[in-house]
Amino acid sequence: MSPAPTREAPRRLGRPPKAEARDTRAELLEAALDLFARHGYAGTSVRAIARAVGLSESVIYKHFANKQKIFDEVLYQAGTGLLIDQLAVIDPRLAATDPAAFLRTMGDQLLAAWDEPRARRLTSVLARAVGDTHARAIAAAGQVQQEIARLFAGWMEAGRIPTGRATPTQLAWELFTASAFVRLMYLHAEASPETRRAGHRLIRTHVEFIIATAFTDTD
Amino acid sequence: MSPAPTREAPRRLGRPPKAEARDTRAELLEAALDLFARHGYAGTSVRAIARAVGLSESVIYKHFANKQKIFDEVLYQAGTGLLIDQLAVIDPRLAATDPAAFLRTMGDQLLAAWDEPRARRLTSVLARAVGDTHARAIAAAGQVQQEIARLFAGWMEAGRIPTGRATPTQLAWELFTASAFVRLMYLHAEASPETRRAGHRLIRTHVEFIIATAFTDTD
DNA sequence: ATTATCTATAGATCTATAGATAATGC
DNA sequence: ATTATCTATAGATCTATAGATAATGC
Repeated sequence: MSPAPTREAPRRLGRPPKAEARDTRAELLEAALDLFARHGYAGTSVRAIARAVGLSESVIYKHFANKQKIFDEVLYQAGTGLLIDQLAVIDPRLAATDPAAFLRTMGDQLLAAWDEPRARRLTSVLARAVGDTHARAIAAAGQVQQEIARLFAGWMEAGRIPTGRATPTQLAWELFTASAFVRLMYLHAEASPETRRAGHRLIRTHVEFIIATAFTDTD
Repeated sequence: MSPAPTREAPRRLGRPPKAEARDTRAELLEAALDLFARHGYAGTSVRAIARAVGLSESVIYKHFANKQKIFDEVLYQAGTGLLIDQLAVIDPRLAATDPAAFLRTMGDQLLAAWDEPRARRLTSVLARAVGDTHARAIAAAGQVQQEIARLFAGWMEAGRIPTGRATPTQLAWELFTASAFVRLMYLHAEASPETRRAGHRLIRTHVEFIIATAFTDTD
């Protein structure tokens, strides 16, 4: 439940002995992620972050130049990676033998990844930062869509999908965009279990819709 | 550009004469909308709102019980209305005679409404409030989708759309969700003209995709 | 008398720094 | 000597209230 293992409150003076050493920097970042997700940048004080890991405020400035630098690092984690890796994990042979199954698996993998508590906190941070960050978020999304578009293009070349219906780019965009919206609205840090279940249902149904749309005339 | 007609800075003591009277409450709300959109709730101070309309801070508390009440009112404006009204404006005869044209017109109307500077500020406020507000936003979206689903259902009954492809509910969801995502990412308060143009293009293409998907086998 | 503004201010909180303290690693 | 923590504090800023001032509307 708690973002970082909350330490005991006041500690004695001086550098702590080795036996008590922890990765303070990482703990601060985890606590910051949790608080930024819940209260946004301005709503999270340096004080609150320090308190969450049971340290005094001043220690923050040993690890980060200032508050903004903490946020930058949290946001960096939220903005990139995560998704492309997810694509690489799925058995590529499936893409050749059974495109529909591949898409379903991809949807399930995304759901699983996005539904992790940590991923949901990142989602909240991203959502709150829309505006400041849209450029970065859109760029990251574009990469993912290109990957998916390549898949559709491959299936079209192999004659597994009719070419007339929609371009590979369009299909990839349709698949991705609705999923991303569900992520923002249903899979954020504070989403209730029912909300999250609703999100899962929506993404699964959406993937089926795209499959039906793209593959009609073929199967 | 400026959210409210910025008044001259320090004014003389006492109640202003009638000739100088303005709708201070409304001006405060407009300034608050602008600032909340750009900096979020915690990032916007009562002081900043008052300064934006050229009044002293204490006057705020004559018009609102506290800061939260200002935000509540701004959010209330952002959360409801706007969309359903938009649907009612389009010539209903078009829905019967030319469903595809109706959908295109609806898309254009939404774009026009969402692209207004004030609507874009509301979008930013909504986006930042995701989490706090998702329940309200999702409920409002559900209403709109029901309206659209009714349209698709009508067209199916009239034999203008094949029934096998997707349920009216699903089609409405697909049409709406991707549009809403574009709104959040491309049509917010700080979006550049190029970003907004990209958003327009995406929504138009998306509407065509839905039309092609839903109407295939008919035309 | 009521209303809409102002000035002044209390009290809380926030970011960041200075300087002390004690363990580590050379 | 360096590192990781602490206490104490400066200075800014924030929300909200108290009380003065002057116009309005009865």
